[in-house]
Amino acid sequence: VSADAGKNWQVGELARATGLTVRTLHHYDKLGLLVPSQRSFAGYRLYGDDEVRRLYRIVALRRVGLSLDAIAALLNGRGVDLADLFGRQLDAVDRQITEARVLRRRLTAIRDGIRSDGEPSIDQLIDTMEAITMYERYYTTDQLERLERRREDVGEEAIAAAERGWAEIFATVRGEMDAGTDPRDARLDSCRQRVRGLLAAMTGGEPDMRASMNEMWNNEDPETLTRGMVDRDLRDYYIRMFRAPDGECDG
Amino acid sequence: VSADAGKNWQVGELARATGLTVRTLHHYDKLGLLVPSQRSFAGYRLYGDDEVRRLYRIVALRRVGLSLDAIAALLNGRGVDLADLFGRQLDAVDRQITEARVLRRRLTAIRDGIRSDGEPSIDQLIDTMEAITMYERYYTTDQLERLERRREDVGEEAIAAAERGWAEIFATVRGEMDAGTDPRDARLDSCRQRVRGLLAAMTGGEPDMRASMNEMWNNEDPETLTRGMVDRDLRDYYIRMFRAPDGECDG
DNA sequence: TTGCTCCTCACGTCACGTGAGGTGGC
DNA sequence: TTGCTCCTCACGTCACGTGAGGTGGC
Repeated sequence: VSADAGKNWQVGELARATGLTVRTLHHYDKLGLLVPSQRSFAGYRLYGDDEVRRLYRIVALRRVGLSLDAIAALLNGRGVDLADLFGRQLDAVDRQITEARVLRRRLTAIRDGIRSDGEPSIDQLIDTMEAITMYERYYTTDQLERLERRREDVGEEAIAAAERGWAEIFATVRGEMDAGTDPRDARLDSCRQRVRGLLAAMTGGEPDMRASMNEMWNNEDPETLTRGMVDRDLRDYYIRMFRAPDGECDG
Repeated sequence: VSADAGKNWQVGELARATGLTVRTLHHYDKLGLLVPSQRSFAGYRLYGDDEVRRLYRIVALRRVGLSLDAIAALLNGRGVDLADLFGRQLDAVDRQITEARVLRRRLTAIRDGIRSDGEPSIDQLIDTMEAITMYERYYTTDQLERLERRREDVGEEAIAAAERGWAEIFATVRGEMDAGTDPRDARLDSCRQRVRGLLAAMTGGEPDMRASMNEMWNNEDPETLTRGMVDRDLRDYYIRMFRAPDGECDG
């Protein structure tokens, strides 16, 4: 480039040299962002060294996501506060990342939902999305990401095994409930043990996760939560299984 | 909502109920995505229960970033492969996140550059951006993120101290070079020690980082790298400081 | 008659991509 | 004359926002 000092560049040459398209250079010309200093007799754009340098700056500034407007303001020397400009740009990118991560989490949840259904349908998809919305009411974004990571670490097998575990537990509990067993009866001790184990595996023993999960479990319709496996009677019985005689709850 | 079964909704009502704008509903109507089943005598759009349900689905699917086109294809029951659709959507979001993180890293580097300059100017900004481009040639994205995190953990003070450290070292080395000292001389042992300490602090002792740094140091113009502090003579002398007599280099 | 809700255009956004139709030789 | 480079419109993108100007009573 410096060897060609003094040369005039045609659009095509300049486009090839910078990896831009001719159309892009036309666009910058029309915007007034990069106007060639000369035209040939036939009207061809001729760019001088100054414009080439300016173009390299434009390209550099584009690489941090600045708008052409902002770039023009910077290069035209209007008093732009650099710290302020880049600070706001950084904030904007941070917001983008946050938003994209929310989308990503929802999408992985859907993917997992599609996988676990035999024949995925739109109705099931909508159910999954409603479940996602519900989870987002009780868990923070951070907690949801931790849940997702845990699912990935644990693997599909273990998740399926855990679901079978819950099914077994609720079947047993329902049997005892129907038989009229007192929910605090020692016969349910082994169930309580298994529940504690599964919960620990799901929440990683983190108390804030436990709290969010309990909130959801207490407020939402259990049939929705468990795909019909647990009704309100069973849910209430289950809660009493973990309630100490003084009314405390440690489930 | 279910209490209002059978009701016809005007756009305004529906907009308020869903948090959308009237314009959005007009837009969906024009696209054919959500067409009200009736019009009043005066031409008012009247939405029935089916359309309301459809709208809730549209809103749900929008929440994972699907285009209105994709949503229409899904809801109109054209045979869309759900796993494929959401797989591609996930890939797209992943690419977005990756790209945004690259931008973010560049922006933090610029922010740090602006902070360390007394009066930031556009020229200094462009210098910083060129430095960023140079680093991106030698380090992987992952390495650059690790460098950035290290900078954050270490703090501005320590970075400034490290820079002063390098300045002192190079001043000393230049003195010995000018005095004709052999680069392997034991007088330079304390310098070598300090260099090893600073390098360990910068790279965290990770060998891949060391390799990338050496590549850059060996190939790029040292004056650019050190803002004029080190010229080629001094760089070569410095390299010989760490080269064993058999030609190996452990710097 | 006055509000209020609704209606249909239609331009603008952001940074170009993609032709169409034509001239001229940096 | 044939290519090749260049030129100037001008529409399209994506999901609406924002008026303008007007009618009608879900």
